[in-house]
Amino acid sequence: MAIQTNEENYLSSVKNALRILRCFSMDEPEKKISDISASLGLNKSTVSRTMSTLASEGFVFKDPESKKYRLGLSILSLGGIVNSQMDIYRESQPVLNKIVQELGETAHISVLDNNEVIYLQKVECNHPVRFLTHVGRRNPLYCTSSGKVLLAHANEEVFNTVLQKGLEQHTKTTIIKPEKLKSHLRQIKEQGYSWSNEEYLEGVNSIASPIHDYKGRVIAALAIVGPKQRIQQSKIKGYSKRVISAANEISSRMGYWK
Amino acid sequence: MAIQTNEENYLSSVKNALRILRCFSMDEPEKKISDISASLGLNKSTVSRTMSTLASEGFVFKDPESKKYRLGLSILSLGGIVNSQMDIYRESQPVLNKIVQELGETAHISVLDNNEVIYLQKVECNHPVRFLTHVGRRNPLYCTSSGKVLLAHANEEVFNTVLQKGLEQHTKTTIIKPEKLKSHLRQIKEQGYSWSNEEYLEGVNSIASPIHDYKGRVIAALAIVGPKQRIQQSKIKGYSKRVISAANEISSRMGYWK
DNA sequence: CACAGTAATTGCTCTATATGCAACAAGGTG
DNA sequence: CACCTTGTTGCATATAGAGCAATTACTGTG
Repeated sequence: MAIQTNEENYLSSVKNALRILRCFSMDEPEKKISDISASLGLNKSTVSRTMSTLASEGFVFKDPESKKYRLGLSILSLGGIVNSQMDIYRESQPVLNKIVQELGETAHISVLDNNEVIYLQKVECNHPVRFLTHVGRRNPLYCTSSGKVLLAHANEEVFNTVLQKGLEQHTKTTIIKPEKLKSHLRQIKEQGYSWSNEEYLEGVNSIASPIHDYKGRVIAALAIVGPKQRIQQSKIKGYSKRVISAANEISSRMGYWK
Repeated sequence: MAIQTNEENYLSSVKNALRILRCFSMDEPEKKISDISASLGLNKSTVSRTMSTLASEGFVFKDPESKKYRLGLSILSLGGIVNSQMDIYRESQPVLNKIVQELGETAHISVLDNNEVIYLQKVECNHPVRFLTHVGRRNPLYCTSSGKVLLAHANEEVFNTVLQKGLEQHTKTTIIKPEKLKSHLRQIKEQGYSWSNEEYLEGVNSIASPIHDYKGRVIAALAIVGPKQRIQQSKIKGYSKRVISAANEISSRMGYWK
């Protein structure tokens, strides 16, 4: 039984379980039964029973210290499968390693999913400033370098959806005028790379370039991220060349003939 | 209703969903409804409806090409959260990068879970021979270098469980005699590293060393893996020193004072 | 181009089962 | 030691999930 019933013909208890899993986040990685119950509007006992089922399959576990639940290692296992299934993943690792070594900045690969960028893979540099992104993280399309590259090459529909959801002014430099964004994207498409000038997070710059598959479609983006002190305006030109060539290398490994 | 009913008071439809997710593997990353139905002994319609629920939350998706289901990006997102929650993950990345660069071999971090080794993190080398392990993969404890290190430092109970489940002869060199394994583990504990001499996979050698937390407990292992041609007996000594020092570095980052 | 043949989806029925409530147990805290 | 918060469990009920079978959607082949 349920009050939050059939929006579709989905299995409600399964849907509950999945919503429970998804309510864990980077900011709230551990939760109590009652937290979840409150935040999802589910009965405590429902959550309790769902959690024990999830725990029985290793999808969550109770941290013995904090006595709260955390996501379990079964998810990690599945995540590994997801990754290894993506061709880009396989092909990009050595290229990422190389560029990180050369430029000394963190690099990652991302794709477009559900009108957001999602980071598939990341190779960190050894600098202390890190952890701005993580594998699986989702960011907006219109104010990150990866996002803008992907958006620039996506179809009109995606662009419209993004506008519809609204452009939020994350920082002073975030582009929130649709016309301006449109022409900016056109430029990105022409020049073959994009850079984010603290458009999403203060003090964080990034440069991205598209990765093509064998059919020439843009399927992913390679980006480097770092503090604005290191990725300065004056260095954009040089860095972008390197980012483009790395992205091209992956593209050609993916069977793309320019 | 269900024939595969209440072994406990778990939610059966949720359990089904999780079993469905877990039936995807590295070897079988995409599946049809009927495959799953057959392999799990669930009714086709049950699987169908469960799958659409899973799809609605992004846990699976239908590959437009093959028309089969694959694990979805929601799982990747959750996987990222799992990782970032583990202190080891954070601390080990730069150390792994360094050792991979130096030795030119793939390195990874693993922990003990449910009487198996599970690989948390991996930095690949640029050699063509790769993909023997992947993040989230589970391997036996008694015949991998990481596994043996973890087993050597685990409590008696784990050891007994492993024996109970049986030691399988994966290769010619797999140690399957309990007494021999026991003394071998004791030696590993003394010398501070272990090496697997093709004990799990033909042609694959590895060297591992334990990582300690701030309380001195062994919580993980660092290992390098590679083909036997490169990780030869004669090099074990030198390599193991490097593996030990890298593992120690992570340990000290974790707050361990030797 | 139609016709097997396989696979997935959906309507329907019925009973098992997931849910909410409330009582209970288990810690934690003042 | 009593009080509060939090998680688990028994129970009754309504409901949602399972199975079956028919339908629809695809694939490939003669």
